Amino acid sequence: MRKRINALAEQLLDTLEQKGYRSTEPRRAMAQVIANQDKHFTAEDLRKQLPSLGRATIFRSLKLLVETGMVCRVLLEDGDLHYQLSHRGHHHHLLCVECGSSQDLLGCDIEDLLQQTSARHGFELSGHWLEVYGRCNACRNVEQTVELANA
Amino acid sequence: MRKRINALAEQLLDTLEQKGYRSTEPRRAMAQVIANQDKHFTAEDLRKQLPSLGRATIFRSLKLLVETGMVCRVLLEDGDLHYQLSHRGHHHHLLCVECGSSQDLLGCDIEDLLQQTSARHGFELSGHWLEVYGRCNACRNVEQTVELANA
DNA sequence: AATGAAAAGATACTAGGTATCAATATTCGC
DNA sequence: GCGAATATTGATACCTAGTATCTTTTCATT
Repeated sequence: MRKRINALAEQLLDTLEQKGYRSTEPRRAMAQVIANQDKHFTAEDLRKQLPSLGRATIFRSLKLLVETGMVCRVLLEDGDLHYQLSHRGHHHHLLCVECGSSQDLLGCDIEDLLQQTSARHGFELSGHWLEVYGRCNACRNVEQTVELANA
Repeated sequence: MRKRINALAEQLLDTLEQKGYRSTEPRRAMAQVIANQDKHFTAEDLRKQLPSLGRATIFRSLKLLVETGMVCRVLLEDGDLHYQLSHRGHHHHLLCVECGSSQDLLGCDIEDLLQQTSARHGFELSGHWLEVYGRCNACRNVEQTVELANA
């Protein structure tokens, strides 16, 4: 019996099927768990939430999801690579170092800027990797509230 | 007997000493090898060139050099982390995907741009990681020469 | 239901890095 | 220059993240 899963999970599976990959029971379970993550995660995080799945299966399906663009890798400040749900297409993240949440960076003309700067160095740009670290609005507000409470 | 090493290696060791770390024979050997690398490298690369040093020693000294800012980590396009000589201070690299060379990215106002964009998202920026990939001048010229030769 | 391909799971393996600890170098005070 | 105190080393075991291999299971098709 096919478990009921949410719309986002359904979307992950649909995309896999569009690329010719089967929507199996383990993949449905994984899609559901990934759809429920509210921040970046590791393969190990998924494994704890899916103890019945084999380790290799998790890595394999994760890889598929990255290849099909549904999940992306994010670089943490310390150099660790984690995964997170992707909102498709090339984009950058604002990673909150406090709560681990991430927002997509919109309205950033970095590509143009890099293009120009690279050209000045005689460099033919083909790609780039950018992560931005800081504190999100919510975490800043929490701190402010605490400060007020202590005042 | 203290081996003679070049000026750049000497500088690495001096910096370590300024931070209170000893300039030992293994570290002198490592500094010399690192000073001779012309592109990014891995701990394993160093180990091949320094077979007499213990593995842990290489990792430990590499870590020290990163902490003191003499060596930095660079993120390759595939997510691998390598090391390279650092030219001190925060800066970004133009990494040539063909020959592995890297240039420092100068005259790039990305900090300001990120600051502004983050602020629009209610995000308090504290840091970022940027790597730029492409082909350096030399590699582009080689290709052009080959094309002309074949024409 | 039979079959062939895809996927799963177990397992062993690899790479990159850290922890532990006894043995060795190095520095410092004399 | 000598010895004690301390930093560093190397060996080893360990850890995490990921891949390779191979047999069994599941899936979709007929």
